[in-house]
Amino acid sequence: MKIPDRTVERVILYRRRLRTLHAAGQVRIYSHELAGVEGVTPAQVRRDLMTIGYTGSPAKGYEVAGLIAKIDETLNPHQDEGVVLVGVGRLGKAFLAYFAGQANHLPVVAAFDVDPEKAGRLVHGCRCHGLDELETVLAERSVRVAFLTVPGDAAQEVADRLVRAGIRGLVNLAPIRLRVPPEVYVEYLDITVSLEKVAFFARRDARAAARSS
Amino acid sequence: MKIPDRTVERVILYRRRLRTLHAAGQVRIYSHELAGVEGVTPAQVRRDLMTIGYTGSPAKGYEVAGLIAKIDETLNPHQDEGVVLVGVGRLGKAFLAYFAGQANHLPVVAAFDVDPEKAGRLVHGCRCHGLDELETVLAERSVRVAFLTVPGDAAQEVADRLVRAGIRGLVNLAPIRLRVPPEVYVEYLDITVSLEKVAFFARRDARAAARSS
DNA sequence: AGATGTGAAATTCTTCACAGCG
DNA sequence: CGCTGTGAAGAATTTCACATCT
Repeated sequence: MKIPDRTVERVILYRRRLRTLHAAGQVRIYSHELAGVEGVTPAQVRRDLMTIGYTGSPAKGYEVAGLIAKIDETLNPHQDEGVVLVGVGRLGKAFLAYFAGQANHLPVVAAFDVDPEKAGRLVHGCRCHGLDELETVLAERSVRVAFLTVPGDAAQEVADRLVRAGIRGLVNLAPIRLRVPPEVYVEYLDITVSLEKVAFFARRDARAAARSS
Repeated sequence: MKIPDRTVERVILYRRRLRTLHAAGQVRIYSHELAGVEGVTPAQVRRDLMTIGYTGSPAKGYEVAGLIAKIDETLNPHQDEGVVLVGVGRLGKAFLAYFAGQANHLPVVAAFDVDPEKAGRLVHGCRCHGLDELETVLAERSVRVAFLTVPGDAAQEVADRLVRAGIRGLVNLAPIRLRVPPEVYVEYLDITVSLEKVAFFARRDARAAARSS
């Protein structure tokens, strides 16, 4: 059962929306409603839900709670999975603050920074370690995903260490492409690339189509 | 002459790499070299360069300087284009600091925040205004692109104002999909979505394939 | 009537493979 | 040769359109 990249992205968006609707008491939803708020087509929603194997009914649409549960079990079969963040600079701190503000099911369980000054401190509720403790801490907790917010010239080196320490997925904020083994998945959030891309499309055609990331 | 989204992303990456190489004195480059460092195939590189209309020579490859110039004229025909940032919270400040550190050809010419306390201040070299001045400042300078780093519950409202004030492209960091007219291009940098996506792909197949954003 | 589920078409994007040139 | 440029094939993704159900 293989789920394409794009579908995973959209399904995550659906879930976020569904949680809000569920909290607001909505019980059922039609594909065109979900499509409307998320900026995709109803056919796309139906195809996506078909891909993850969820079935609604023509009369009633999809059950909000059931769909959330289905997405959860499809996307997050593991419980209590944690992530780490490496690079407690301005950007890293901003993200720690952001994550601290929401009860995520992917909590940041530890942060690391080269600056030994930061070791031992709590940054927005997250324990900060020196980079030298990286392997030790990762060996204790089984963490598969890391958030990389170090400067560009340190990113490759840190990524290598993370991969050696067993990390299998990276969210890379540094403005470089990482060389990693094929079994490691990397998601690039490249701010300047995004900015330049938007600057390009802001003139000319300008389609409403919009990708998540 | 229409350039697909994905191609634009990659071409921006090529340019960044080419600038480094150019600064290091490299004069020519083959598709497979460029492909290697950016994690794409040589055929992809050639196709992309064909798309933007740049031609190399089988014997010598591509001229680094000439290719940079071609990309510049393709992607940034306008000179002195500036962007604004809205939302000078932790995340906004982090980005302002990041942008201040590099001589970009897309300088952040102004920042805005609801907090009137911040108005008038310089944040990492960028003038900060109250949100109420948004229309005035945008009317003075012709800015087409905005960086949106406000909390999710304010994002739609701010986006509406930005669009009304003439903004045609948005980089949205808030965790919601924006409703904008079709002529406005939005790029979403959704951190939690990225994280959850990586967490999903970190197990199972785990292809090396990696997208920029 | 108005939804879903889904083959099949359409579209978009990537890779192949090879002619041709220096 | 080894590389570029590119038609054509191949893959992946999205959309259409309609049978079907209530």
